[in-house]
Amino acid sequence: MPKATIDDVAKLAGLSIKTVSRVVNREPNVREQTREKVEKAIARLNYRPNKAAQNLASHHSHLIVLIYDDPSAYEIPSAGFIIRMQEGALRACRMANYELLIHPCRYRGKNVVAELNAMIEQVRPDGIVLAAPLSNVRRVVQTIEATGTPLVRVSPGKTNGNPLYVATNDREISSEMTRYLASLGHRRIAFIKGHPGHKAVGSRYQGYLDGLEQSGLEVCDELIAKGDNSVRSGEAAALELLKRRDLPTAIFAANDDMAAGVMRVADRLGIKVPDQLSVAGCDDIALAQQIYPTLTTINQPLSQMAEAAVLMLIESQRKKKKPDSPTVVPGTLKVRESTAARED
Amino acid sequence: MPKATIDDVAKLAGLSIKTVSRVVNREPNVREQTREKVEKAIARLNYRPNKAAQNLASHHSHLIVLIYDDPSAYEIPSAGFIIRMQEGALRACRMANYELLIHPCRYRGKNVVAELNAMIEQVRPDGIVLAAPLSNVRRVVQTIEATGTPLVRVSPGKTNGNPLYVATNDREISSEMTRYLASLGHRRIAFIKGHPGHKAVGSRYQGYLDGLEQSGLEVCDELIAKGDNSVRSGEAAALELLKRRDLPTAIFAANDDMAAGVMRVADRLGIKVPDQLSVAGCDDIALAQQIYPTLTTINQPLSQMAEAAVLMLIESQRKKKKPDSPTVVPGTLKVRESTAARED
DNA sequence: GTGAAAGCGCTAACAC
DNA sequence: GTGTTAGCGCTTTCAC
Repeated sequence: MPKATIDDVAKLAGLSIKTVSRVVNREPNVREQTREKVEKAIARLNYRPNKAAQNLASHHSHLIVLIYDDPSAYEIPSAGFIIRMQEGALRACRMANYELLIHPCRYRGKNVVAELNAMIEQVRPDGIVLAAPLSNVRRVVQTIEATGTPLVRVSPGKTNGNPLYVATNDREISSEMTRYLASLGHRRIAFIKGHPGHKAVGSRYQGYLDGLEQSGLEVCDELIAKGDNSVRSGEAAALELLKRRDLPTAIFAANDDMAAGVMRVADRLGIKVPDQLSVAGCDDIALAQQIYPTLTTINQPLSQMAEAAVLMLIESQRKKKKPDSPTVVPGTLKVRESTAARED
Repeated sequence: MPKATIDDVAKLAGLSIKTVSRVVNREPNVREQTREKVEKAIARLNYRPNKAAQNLASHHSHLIVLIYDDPSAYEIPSAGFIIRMQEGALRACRMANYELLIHPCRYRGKNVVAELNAMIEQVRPDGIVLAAPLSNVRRVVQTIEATGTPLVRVSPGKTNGNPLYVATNDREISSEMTRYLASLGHRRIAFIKGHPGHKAVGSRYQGYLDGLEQSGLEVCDELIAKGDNSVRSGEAAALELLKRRDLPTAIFAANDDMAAGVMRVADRLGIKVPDQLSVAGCDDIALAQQIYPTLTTINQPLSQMAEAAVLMLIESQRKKKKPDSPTVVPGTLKVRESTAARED
């Protein structure tokens, strides 16, 4: 059967195509009775509006593009992050009857700009969601903005006053984790900083400091180690921290990979987690539930952030106005097995 | 600046829009000289064809949909699989100037059929790539086929004589792994079968049997254990195998998760891998490179399979004929640290 | 080799 | 509330 068109529906319903269009697009000014007639005809013909025609006529593509850093084949941890963002973005798209296009992008490399421009001009998406860390890459942000395509950034470092972004409460939730550790009786709570270039990770350190203060604990330089977000650097940092005469009883790492490194080292040194040492991470990557003991960590609401970003885009298009305030999706503590009350 | 249209280009080049269209679509019957004129105009105006208009007029959406099993939030191992498939599909799409839409799909659940139909009729993709295990779900396959959309299945179990699929050489490569282990001097090579419902896993067992035979080794029922693809089942199987009076010196598991389970048990029992026991897996998931010692395994060419699938779709559309033979993308042995020559 | 005209199936702007 | 009329920017068909 050849696909039914809007004309077929109009004819069958004995109405004009405009009225059918109104019903299809849920526009106002249609009598209930008329609407029903149209809907019956639509059902009978199994009619679906032709997207290409809609797009052409309406100057909207009903497409949202999700752009993220291209994980070159084997970059392991990113897979989970990406899938979760996609999941959220897809959820929002489905609700609003948009489609999601994914566009991994290698931002190192000379022709990012040309490639992005080509994609945008071909696809003409109604909006773009730019995930961290790309949301912090100037060249990428500017290229997209230059096309005039509505852009929402996820977890941008500096906001430049632009409210079109969604973020999480890294600092606050990290302070909460610190307070949680303190509430377990820990007094010597160490922190492993992450890669200095990574902004969220800086906020986490701030949160750690806040948390100490709020718990009435003093900052102790000896308890602060530097990492670079890798498992290996977590191991190195742990080795250093666990050599102190006055051992920490809890270690809070700025990400899960480093926390995993800590657990590995503790195991090698015969230090029992969580009995002798509590370990906490951040991100809630898949590994957090796979290792033993399972890792207490902070859930990054990636899926909800992506969802919120897409919704911002779609909402602002509907209302034809830009959102005037950023969205903050709070993270949550995931208390698992790697943390326990301090032993005496 | 308002976007340039094909008319603008035609006007600037002093030619008809049809000629411009010919150049844009690389059609024949254009004088070299004319082509150059057009290309110059295109460059000057920075013209890009409007996809929506192209789609509407040509009845092609230039969209490929990749459908896979929806990994509900935290289903860990699938993330890597999905990302790799996406990667391959995207590569092919980019080359051919198509866009990729992703569509995770929960095939359990009453309204899969309706949902799939809605998506297909709305989007009207030019082709669909259906990834395993969905490529084996009758209801899903039939629903898609009923819409008339060209479909290529990835790793389908039974082929039903339909050549529109791409697969890998599970059986052959598994026999290669077995021969490799034999070549290291192993004589007692155990095998852990995977989930019985999973077809690839059955082929792997066949390959194991082939490999034994080709190496002049006898099949020994005592050396064959059953798992269900989970880490836990790998542990159980290993425990059983390693209790035999006559220990195996190598264990080949039908997937990496089970192999990881074997390594965990070996560690607990104080059996050194690979010195006292060689362990091999299958799939080359991220974990294979994260555990210690790193796991010898078989790389599943997911990315290349997805790429091949998309190319089949696009090719057959161009030539307006269905491909008449399936594509087989061979897997490859990844020899890492978990296997070594048998100790005496 | 090149071009003119007729749509593709819808939405927008406005009339009624 | 509902209908009419123009396009949207291309591809297709067919004439030249």
